[in-house]
Amino acid sequence: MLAAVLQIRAGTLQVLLWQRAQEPDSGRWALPGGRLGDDEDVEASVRRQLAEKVDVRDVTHVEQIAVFSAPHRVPDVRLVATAFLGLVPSDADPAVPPDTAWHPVARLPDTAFDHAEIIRDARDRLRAKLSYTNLGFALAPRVFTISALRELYVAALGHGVSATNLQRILTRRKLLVPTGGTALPGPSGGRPAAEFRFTDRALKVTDAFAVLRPPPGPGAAGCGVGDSPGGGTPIPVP
Amino acid sequence: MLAAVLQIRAGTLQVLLWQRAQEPDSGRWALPGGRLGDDEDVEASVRRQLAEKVDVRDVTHVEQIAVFSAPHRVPDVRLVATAFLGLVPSDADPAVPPDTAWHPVARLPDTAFDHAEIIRDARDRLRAKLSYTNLGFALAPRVFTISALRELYVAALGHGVSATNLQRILTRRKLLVPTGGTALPGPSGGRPAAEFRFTDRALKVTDAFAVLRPPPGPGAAGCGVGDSPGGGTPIPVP
DNA sequence: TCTGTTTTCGCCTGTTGGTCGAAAACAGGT
DNA sequence: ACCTGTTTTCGACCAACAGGCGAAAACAGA
Repeated sequence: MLAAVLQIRAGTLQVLLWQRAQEPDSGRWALPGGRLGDDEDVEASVRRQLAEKVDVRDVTHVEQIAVFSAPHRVPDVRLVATAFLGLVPSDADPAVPPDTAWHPVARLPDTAFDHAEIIRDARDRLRAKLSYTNLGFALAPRVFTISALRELYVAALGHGVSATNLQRILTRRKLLVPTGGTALPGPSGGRPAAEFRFTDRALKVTDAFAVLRPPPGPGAAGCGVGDSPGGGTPIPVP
Repeated sequence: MLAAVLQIRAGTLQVLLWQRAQEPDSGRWALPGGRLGDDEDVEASVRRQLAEKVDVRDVTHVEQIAVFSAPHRVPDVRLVATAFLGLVPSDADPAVPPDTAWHPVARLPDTAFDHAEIIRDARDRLRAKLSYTNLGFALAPRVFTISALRELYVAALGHGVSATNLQRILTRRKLLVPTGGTALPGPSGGRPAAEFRFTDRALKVTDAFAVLRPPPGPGAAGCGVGDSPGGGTPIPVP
């Protein structure tokens, strides 16, 4: 059970790490985690482990990344880890224990074991899902301006993003709605920005990202194991 | 370690199941699997387990689905399973042990434990990845006609697919190339179909499925942890 | 009132997915 | 040989969407 908790801090994608005090890999930075309890599943376990490091209420999204199980990924003992991605919105600043700190994903310190690889996978998962889900909600405050959201996307994706395009895509997908309010202009003036929020604060996959989709049938979909998800012709009868 | 091995058989998506002879859940059908060995990672372990059920050379793709860890998913013992998706091309017909058989995913028999849920997740993963990867290569024979490939997609996706559209999408993405040869016409005549094959027989994600993609910079990409994957402006300097 | 700044909106463009129908290429029967 | 039925292939058309650009809107400060 390991968690790569990511947050945009100071315009940079950062990960919460913990400095080991004991061998092996003493002094190196590791992901927070722990062992699976008897009466919990892996996700509950991760949330419990994280509660010791950060305020759980700040963690807006948790999802499995993969199992890491190379025979000697940790010296001396056989340890299989289920890795998770956790996200914290940019306006939260949870108190962390003295041995833990945030580090930019782009410039990691000496990391323990295979944790650098796990962090890379978590970052890649985040980047991919920003494209075809509403996962931005987990990085952003409840309400925000398009410029602020754009900076979050830039930090997470690692490349420039057009504010115009970002707004259009998210609103066309009905993921974004204006609150009606406006933010105060900056110290150098400028038109006050409109405030927005995400419509849902739970993961939702954009339906139209799938290619070869079924024709848009007029609703009426059962939900058995073999059914097609989005209506459409169940199968052309021969 | 559990594997949902899927194959299109007789125009239907089927899964390889194994009938339990012992309690618990005796008589019910279960996914093949086993325990992780000391000198292998989970993927190697799954391939080893599968070797007892089917010829490994027939398995064209294996990938992790998720960890299933509900406390009492298996009665009496605490068992955490890493679930896998395995794919077998439609032209293979591996010999299977007497207690195992293929079953249509749409009409499962009585399944053991939480295996029905795992099969559903595996099926959904396959369906999703058919959209934005070349994963079709794992379901299809080495060479095939568009009509044959269309039938595979129909069976896997559970809804109709246009042959024209399928061909255009796959060729535009450079996933499909004509072999030059043609197949024999059917008994009722008809124009002989051109034969095709997949360019790669390893998983490749379509690069352009990502939205908010970076501007197409003229190549030159480093590969550090913080780098952007596809070239493009690393970040607009403030 | 004028200038500089930031946001917002509309317009244009190229690409892609989806559909349809005509043309091509075969087998079999007359 | 010719016609019919069948299957495949290809081109044309349409709609939706991502991406980019510049003008207009709305503010602060001089």
